[in-house]
Amino acid sequence: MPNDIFADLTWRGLIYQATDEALQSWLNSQPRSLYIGFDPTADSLHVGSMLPLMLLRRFQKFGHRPIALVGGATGMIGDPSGKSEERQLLSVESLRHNVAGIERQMRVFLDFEAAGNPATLVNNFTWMSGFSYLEFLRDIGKNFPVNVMLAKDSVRSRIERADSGISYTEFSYMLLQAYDFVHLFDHYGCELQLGGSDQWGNITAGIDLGRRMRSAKLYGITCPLLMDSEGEKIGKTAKGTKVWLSPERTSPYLFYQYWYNIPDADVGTCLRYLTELSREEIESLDASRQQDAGQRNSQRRLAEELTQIVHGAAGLAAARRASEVFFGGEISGLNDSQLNEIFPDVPNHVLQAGALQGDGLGLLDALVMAGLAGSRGEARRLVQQGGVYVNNRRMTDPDYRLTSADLASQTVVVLRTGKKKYALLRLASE
RNA sequence: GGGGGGUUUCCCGAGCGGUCAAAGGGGUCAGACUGUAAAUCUGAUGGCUUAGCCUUCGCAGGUUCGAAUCCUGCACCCCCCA
Repeated sequence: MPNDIFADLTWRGLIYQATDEALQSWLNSQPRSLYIGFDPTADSLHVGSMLPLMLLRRFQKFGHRPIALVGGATGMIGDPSGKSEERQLLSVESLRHNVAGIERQMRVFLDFEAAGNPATLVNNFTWMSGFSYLEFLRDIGKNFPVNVMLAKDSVRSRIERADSGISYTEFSYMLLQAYDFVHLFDHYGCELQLGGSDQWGNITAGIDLGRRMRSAKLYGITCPLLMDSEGEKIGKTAKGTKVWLSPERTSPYLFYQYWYNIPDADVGTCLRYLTELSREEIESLDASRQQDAGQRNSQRRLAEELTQIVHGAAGLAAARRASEVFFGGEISGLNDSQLNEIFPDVPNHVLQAGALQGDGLGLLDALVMAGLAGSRGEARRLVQQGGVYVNNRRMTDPDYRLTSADLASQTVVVLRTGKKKYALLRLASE
């Protein structure tokens, strides 16, 4: 039923540059194979990779054949695009580890069993590693005029700067990526490459190479980079840590919260770029946001959609339950297993079995043990300033002693400082 | 090689021999407001058994009743002249 992928991408604002006027009709005339490359710089993808992943997913839903290329070979070299400095090379071993982790996550976004147009996953190490240096120079390098290479933004910006420069290795990067495209054309009939706007130079290099070596007509599209209204890349928390797709690195709760807290100015872009919501729904969210931004329907919808895709229904449910408790009232009437599920990634400290008996445990000491305060003095200040909560109930007495009456469940006391910094005290069983 | 300046609590930076745990700014933390926002405002920001005590001002000594402030030596940094 859906057929015009190009029109869909256009209204979402996902077309930044395209190599050919006729791309729209070319795409609509029959299913095509297309690819996007991913850098294996870590063993998990992060939020920054969601945009290209969703692009592949969109193409697949519109009946095309997506190919996800993991750069096991190119990752060894380092793409100079968008980088101001020479990159640190990754070891072969860590690359292999990273590629494996990334492959696993791709399966969440793409359907590799789809009848007719299954997604394909390739690793350019499988064909690149076989090349000899001489072969590569004769067959591939011969087709690259250095003056053209020097004119590419990614290279020029590095050469023109007196303080950076570029190594021969990184300079050669575009040859590898260009050859990937030709290889995929040969083996998978792939005629279209997509990428972020910083990939334009690499994509056109591949198109040129395809023409020279195979007389093929190849296509390229770039999409905008996912930036916030301040011009910063989206996908980092206030603390500057990346938001990852793997639940081990970023829990579903934190992932959900990240999107829930996207500023009004950016949420519309995120909905268009990252979700599969229909145009009607997104525009009605725009309207509701204009009317009453405080409702945050857009943010909620965004967080739900993305958490659902990345962490599944169970992950979304857990994130929502946790959010309700974290930002709700007093915590009571829960049992241990419920609390464990709600606070999976909250640090916890185990108390000795009898710690809450008799006189109990001083609140200040408890805060220090739990890691919520660096010293008793700091803990005291927090309490005096009204920033300490036990089971979400504010405590104002620095001399308060926790006893078994303060347990939120069988064995757990929930401590909190500030708005949302939690820690658990867990009573050891005998 | 010669001359001069510097090293302060997370960062920058002020600091008369006593009244300096050390101005001010930034950052951070907490509170109020709010939409789990932005902006704004308020408070806190070495440790402790917290109206008191203890340990900090490059390092090691010394002078003094008393030193971040004076003297000596050491380490590192910067500038000027060769």
